[in-house]
Amino acid sequence: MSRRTPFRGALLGLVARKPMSGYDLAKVFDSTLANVWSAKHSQIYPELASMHEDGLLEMREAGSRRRKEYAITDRGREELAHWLTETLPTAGIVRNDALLRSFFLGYLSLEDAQEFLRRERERHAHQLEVYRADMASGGPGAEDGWTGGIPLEAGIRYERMMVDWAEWALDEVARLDRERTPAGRARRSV
Amino acid sequence: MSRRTPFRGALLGLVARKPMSGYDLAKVFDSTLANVWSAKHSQIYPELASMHEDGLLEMREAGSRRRKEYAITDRGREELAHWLTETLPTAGIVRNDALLRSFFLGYLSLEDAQEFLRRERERHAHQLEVYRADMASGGPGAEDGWTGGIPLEAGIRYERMMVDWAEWALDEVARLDRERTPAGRARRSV
DNA sequence: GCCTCCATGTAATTGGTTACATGATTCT
DNA sequence: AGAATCATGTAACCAATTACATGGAGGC
Repeated sequence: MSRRTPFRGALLGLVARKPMSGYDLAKVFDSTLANVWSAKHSQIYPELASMHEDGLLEMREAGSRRRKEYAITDRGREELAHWLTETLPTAGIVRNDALLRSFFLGYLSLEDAQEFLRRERERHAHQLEVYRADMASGGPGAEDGWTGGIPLEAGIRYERMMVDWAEWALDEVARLDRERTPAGRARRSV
Repeated sequence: MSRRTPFRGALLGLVARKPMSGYDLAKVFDSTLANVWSAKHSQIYPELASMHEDGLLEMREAGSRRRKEYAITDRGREELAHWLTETLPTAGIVRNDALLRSFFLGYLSLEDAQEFLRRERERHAHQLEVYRADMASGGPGAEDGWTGGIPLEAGIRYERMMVDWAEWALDEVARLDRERTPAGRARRSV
């Protein structure tokens, strides 16, 4: 019985679309999948070898430059379907540094809190533009089982939501500050 | 020079509010912070000891049951302010199993894809209710620098957004399916 | 007396990143 | 000739989870 991880699921899903090398896969993890599931080549190469051993992938040496292309096998397809339909997604966002910090904005001066939130707003606004550009430039087609437009839409909605949240939070910290010091301003962080 | 990690930031921010034991902190990481930054007691206890050594926390044995309470020191407050104002948040969502799977919905039958999305919708709708209940029951006050209402609002907006996205995606997979098979139905997963 | 909750720790293992190491091909 | 890119791999390290281990206090 082979391991069943989201990482393996991602590799299976990607090579199911078309045969790819570890190098190709590394680029996908670093671009398209970057905000969903990231992986470095140093993790990818050994995993491909182990999945090949497990009979989930077949391998052929391609081109020059000792490139190795992996394609999915029937066992691999079964495994992919099993992962998608028979297992529940593992827990979601468990590490969000920016949101963690937002618990502690009250330790900052109003100015520092606002600076933090403005930076967040800009960061998300920028990422929103990146996603919108992806979508505009044809966007990900739905060939070969690849429904990349569906998570991309989630990305767009997420960034838009965070921009709105940051706007709201800017009002909120100002409101909290007025409540805290009815007289007015001027205190330092922490 | 001591390590500067979000985990340490979280511990500092929490004990800055009020002195807490490792046990108390573990509960906070497991409830309030669960969807933002999680940590187990086995990670917390050694880190508290190391932060105590670094002079960021002071410790007193409290109550019976060999309970140890940690409070923030001035050095600790400096460190907290530094983390919040001088460092940029580390990269956001990099592991989202559910969204990863949504890249591969095209490998499933329409029925299986819809089942997946309906489950996602329910999962997020449920979490939305949990957050709304938190908010309704007084919600997190803003005492002692604790601005828990601000990330809670993000949580509510996030879950609402994901519910809407799942609804949209249900339409989208149906649309893609119609395009793919103008005639009609009936194909198996993968 | 037994169960549950409070409370703290260490050890083993896993998943993942960073750093190290090498070589081929193409472009300028 | 040299730089950039393609291409693959291993080793060392770190963060975090799971499992192991123990003990006290209070309620039933």
